[in-house]
Amino acid sequence: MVKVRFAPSPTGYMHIGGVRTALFNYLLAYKNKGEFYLRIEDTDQKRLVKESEEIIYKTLEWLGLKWEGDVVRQSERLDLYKKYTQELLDKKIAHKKEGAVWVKLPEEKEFTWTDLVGSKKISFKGKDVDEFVILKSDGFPTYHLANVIDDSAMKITHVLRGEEWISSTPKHIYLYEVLGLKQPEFAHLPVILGPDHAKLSKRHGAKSVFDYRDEGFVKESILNFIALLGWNPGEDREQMSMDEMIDLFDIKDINTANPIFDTKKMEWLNGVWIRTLNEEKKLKDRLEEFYKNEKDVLSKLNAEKGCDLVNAAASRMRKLSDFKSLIDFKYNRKLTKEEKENAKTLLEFLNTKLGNDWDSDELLLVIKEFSKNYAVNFKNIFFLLTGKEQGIGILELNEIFGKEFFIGNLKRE
RNA sequence: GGCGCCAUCGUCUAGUGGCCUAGGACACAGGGCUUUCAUCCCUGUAAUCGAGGGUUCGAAUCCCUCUGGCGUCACCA
Repeated sequence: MVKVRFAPSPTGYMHIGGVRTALFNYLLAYKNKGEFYLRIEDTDQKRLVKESEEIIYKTLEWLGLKWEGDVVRQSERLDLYKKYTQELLDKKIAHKKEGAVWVKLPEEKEFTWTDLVGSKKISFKGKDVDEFVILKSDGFPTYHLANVIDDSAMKITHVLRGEEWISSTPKHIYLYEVLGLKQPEFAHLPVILGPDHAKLSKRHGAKSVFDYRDEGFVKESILNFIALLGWNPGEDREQMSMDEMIDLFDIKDINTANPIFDTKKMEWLNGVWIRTLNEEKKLKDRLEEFYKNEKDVLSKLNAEKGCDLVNAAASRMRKLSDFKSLIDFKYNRKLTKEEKENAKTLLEFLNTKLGNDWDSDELLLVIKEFSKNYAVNFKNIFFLLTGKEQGIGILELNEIFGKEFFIGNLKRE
């Protein structure tokens, strides 16, 4: 059975790179009907950020990446690491130096594994790998030791992690060997680069997943886009739901080159997902969640015609945050003298041509007639009627707000 | 610098010796639909497949060299 884990260290927020690693682990697990675990690697007391463990949970939950069983926290397993350290000390594999415990790889030995990403052999000579610490002087293990012991204890079968770990892998292989532990398969994902072609990292201002959420990205498009970054399902496929990704996923299809994270395509994909969500009748809920602290938006959303408003806005949104301006009908500029004249004429025209109730089909015909007779183009008419330069269609607004909405706009100062 | 990974349109990518005078998507440009804006549809611009050598009847695809990019070289992960 395939068992994988996502093992972040709680040093701050979750960025795109971290989520990508989590997602691919998740996909590998679910594709193979295996299990996906979460382990918190909190062995560095200095870099530890209190809230970040909570952020990790919240992020994974928001994205729908469910993990199996209890979270493993390394800081609670110090005895285990000390036991293995003692074993290595006894075997003279490790030695003490300056208060820490170190390990040096045999110089002439080769450490080789077949990496699942790109199905290629990677090999390091012992002499090219620096001596490293396994137990720090504060009694905490380093990543190398804790990672190997825990992956073994948790019976992890596949280690999917960032490519930045490639040069540490010989250390891990050596530890598995001397400890007599079963070595998992390794798969190293190419690191994601920023638009500046440097590794996407917190230091370089990589945004947190929650930043994207707060900008109005839906989880479906974030997941979908990240998956496309370095993985191709083998057909000309862009939009994929989680279930479809699980179905199509194959670790062999992961790319070996470093992708550049460019949000332009993600914005497009977000728009595609917003429309899909609307078809599935889920968009309104997402908007309510997104605008939970904005009373004005919420009340319009929950008004009688709220659903129609969402429908009318859906095709005009790329982000959930676009909704607000779409339904905001405050005038952004005053009418000119000429426009005022036109508005007055248009109002009279509409009143004489249309009955008490404005039927949308008739309304369109009347507007066309007005446009022709008075040589006012539709763009201007739209502005006179809605107070905006662009946005939700006149006919849609008529269905939602009725004639009073237009009359009010035509009478404005 | 040592070691390692990588290299197809601006970006994400398809492509595993002939189907490739290189396909799709985003972006961009033009057009259609709609007399707003979008959505939707169509068309176009865009890679001499990093460079140079081989191998082969034939190479984006295999080999070598170079160049470039990235990663890593912490008692961080």
